[in-house]
Amino acid sequence: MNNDRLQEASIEGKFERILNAATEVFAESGYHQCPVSKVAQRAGVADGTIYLYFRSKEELLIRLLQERLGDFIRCMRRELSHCKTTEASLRTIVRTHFSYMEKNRLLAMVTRLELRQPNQRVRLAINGPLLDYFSLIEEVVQKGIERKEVPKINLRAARQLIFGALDDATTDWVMTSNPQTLMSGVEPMLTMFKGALRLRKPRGTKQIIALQKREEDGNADS
Amino acid sequence: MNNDRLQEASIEGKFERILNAATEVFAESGYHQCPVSKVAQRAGVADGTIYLYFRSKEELLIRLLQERLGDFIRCMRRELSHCKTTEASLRTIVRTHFSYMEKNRLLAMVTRLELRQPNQRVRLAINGPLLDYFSLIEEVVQKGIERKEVPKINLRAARQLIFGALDDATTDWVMTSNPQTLMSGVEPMLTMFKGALRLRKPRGTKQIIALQKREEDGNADS
Amino acid sequence: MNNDRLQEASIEGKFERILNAATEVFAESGYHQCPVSKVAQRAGVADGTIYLYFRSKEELLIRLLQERLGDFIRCMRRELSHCKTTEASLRTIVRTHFSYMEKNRLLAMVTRLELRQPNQRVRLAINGPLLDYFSLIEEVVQKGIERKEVPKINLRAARQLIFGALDDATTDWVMTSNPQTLMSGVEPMLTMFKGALRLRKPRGTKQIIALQKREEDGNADS
Amino acid sequence: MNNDRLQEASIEGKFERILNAATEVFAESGYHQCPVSKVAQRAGVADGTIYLYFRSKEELLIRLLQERLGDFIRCMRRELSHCKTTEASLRTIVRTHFSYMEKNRLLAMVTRLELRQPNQRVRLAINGPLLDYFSLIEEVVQKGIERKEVPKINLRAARQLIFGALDDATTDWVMTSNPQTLMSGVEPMLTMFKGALRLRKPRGTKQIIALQKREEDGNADS
DNA sequence: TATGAATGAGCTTTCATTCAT
DNA sequence: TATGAATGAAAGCTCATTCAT
Repeated sequence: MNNDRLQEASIEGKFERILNAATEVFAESGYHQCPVSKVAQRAGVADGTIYLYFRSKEELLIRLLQERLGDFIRCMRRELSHCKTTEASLRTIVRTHFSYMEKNRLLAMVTRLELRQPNQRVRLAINGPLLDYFSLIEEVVQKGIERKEVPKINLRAARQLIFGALDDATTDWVMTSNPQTLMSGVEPMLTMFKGALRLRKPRGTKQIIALQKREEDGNADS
Repeated sequence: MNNDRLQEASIEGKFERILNAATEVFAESGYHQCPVSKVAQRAGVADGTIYLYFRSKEELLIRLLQERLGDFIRCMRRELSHCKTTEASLRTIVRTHFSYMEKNRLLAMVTRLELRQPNQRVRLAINGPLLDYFSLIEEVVQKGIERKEVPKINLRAARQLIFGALDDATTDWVMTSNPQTLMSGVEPMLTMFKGALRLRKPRGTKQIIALQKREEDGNADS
Repeated sequence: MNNDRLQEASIEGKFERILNAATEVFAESGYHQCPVSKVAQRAGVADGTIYLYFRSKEELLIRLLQERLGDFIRCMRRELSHCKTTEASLRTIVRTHFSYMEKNRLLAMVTRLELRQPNQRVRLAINGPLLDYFSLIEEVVQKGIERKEVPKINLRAARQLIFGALDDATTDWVMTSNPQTLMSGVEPMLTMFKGALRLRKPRGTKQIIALQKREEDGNADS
Repeated sequence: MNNDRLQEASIEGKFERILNAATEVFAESGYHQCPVSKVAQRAGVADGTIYLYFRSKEELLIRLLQERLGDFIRCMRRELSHCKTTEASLRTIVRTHFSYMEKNRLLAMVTRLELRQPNQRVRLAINGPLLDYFSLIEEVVQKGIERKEVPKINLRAARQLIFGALDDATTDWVMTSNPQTLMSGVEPMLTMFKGALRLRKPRGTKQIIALQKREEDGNADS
């Protein structure tokens, strides 16, 4: 009867409470090391209660990842919808990825661990949101190619580079418990992405060429 | 009682045999899903025998990762020692990473899963080889900067980009069971790396052009 | 929330509804395999409601058996009260046993399973009706002996034979899901019972022959 | 560590020890009421050891019934093979059934409880031995008919009568904890069986014809 | 009365590890 | 060294029962 926690958390529904508790304890010690009873304790509910909301421990993990990743992808898509240029889109991807993970450190930890689940069912269940994210990235590159801002390149390789880099940067940040500096990596990462994609400014006026020049100068030494 | 395996494998020491068996079965279903008895069976030894060579299941995982990653890093270092230019080094990193993983698909699968171990002890133990690899990458970039082939950029971000991209490409390849095409991704990836690092040819015109040419020939069939 | 069932059944009291539901689900999968919640669902009531009518799951089983067996024995006693001769009584026992079980297949299934409860309390509780039935059978035999229709034999053994045979025939019928043929076994069984008891016609010639004829007519369509 | 029991029992193999322990505790409180740990304790082994010999608790029950019933049926068949007449066969059935159950009171208790398992898998698994027993009984009756010792009667009904009566007598004996008197019921039961089957002596001497005549008079008008 | 979410004791089963041989 | 039967702690999960509404 953890009364403190009961009090503090009972405004949320049990479902959310269990999901949050699971995020915490899975982040701490990993899905496999963590008995259901620990999740229950953290959530301030009885062991059996978890099974009123989730069919099994595995389903708890799946729902956790689906809910959280789904939210992340929705957020990412919303932000991207405002972007007019490929550069803006890339910046949004990097910025949103980093800021979201920074705000949801526990989620970052869980995904880092559990996205690589060997378990078939878990992997299939996460594939949806993950492939959505991959599509989002590839679309940005594809549009860049259509707009002639980016030369024709291998979409999949580009996506691997972008996602891999963001993921590894997040992993680094999570592991080194460097608790405020993910966002500071936005510009360096963005600059490298632009270089990797050989991004050029969309055709148009001289203005833009000038602007482009300035930008390159500005980024060159960051 | 697997006599075939016993015969076929008994030239190697028990130690190696167990390590190989563990690589196989951990790759198939993951460290946690895999009972020690399955490793023993695959290795053609008794369950108890494993504990003559490894203190615990965890130590088996640690040694496995240390040995295999160590070998990989040694191999990478050896290859890199021949490279004169940053481009050659980058090409060597991509090519060696991909070819090594392609030749050691099981290792690729195990690392993919277990490099993200939440377990403190395991993580500490594999940090060594992993940081070695990171250093190797960062050195290449650092030298590029010193040689003015690469503008001054954030070393850590560059390393995250390179390692993250290679790792994610490998993950993709492992997951999609696309069994022969990792190496085909070398050039697209390399091109993007060069763009990301804004790699420019080393100063000195003819000499260097000649040198560069030679290197490219040398790497083409390695 | 099974509205159909709620409507259809709400004329009966909750008590009867729960008892009927329990008969159904216990018959399907047995008392132990069957959670209380399944009874509740079938009865169209909440889990908790069951505990307003029955102290425990065990008491539910006890009451179920007591009520149903009680009704069966009352029915049997009523039918027997009309019988003048031992043969008529035996025929009534076989016919009533089979026809009652045929009409209450679910009850037959439950008793088949749960009459053998190892649980002390349950057994004591159902002993009442069961012993009543045994007495009924033994009385018929005893009267036969008194009337000289039956030689002096061991009452208990006779009862075991009669009850055991009827019970096993019913079990057979229940198990083989042969849904209409229990009644067809009346005459063969009766013939054997008469042989086993060495039943002979009561003394008194004409009178009795007439009486006997009437009885047979009376039973023929019952 | 129950050393007494360990000592006393360790001559037998673990398999037999577990089977015996299971027979005891299942007899006491029934399969469902009885945790595996109780079987283990009684057998003087660890809980986990049971799973080295049996895949599951259910398989333990199945094997138990199969082994024990199988032995009983083999014993019955052996005894029957010496019988020349139907009467001898019937007497052997009754005597063997009673004496075997009397010597294996625990088995009698377990079968009484668990032969009526609602569980599909268990039932299917027991069906083999049980149907064997039924066949044995029906064969005896069939041969009696062929030898003209028994009039043409319904085989199945005869078998239900014989098995049902023996089973119920055994149940009675088990329940009333009347620990020495099962065998005393052999003759009364046999007499009834002979009557039920209208058994007549095999053709032969006058004596027998006379005897047979008397018997027929008794039964003739039933 | 009636509800059904919540409880938590208790179950079956797994498996890393030990140790007598 | 090598074995593998035995261990027993610990896990996931079920479900009879309670109680605030």
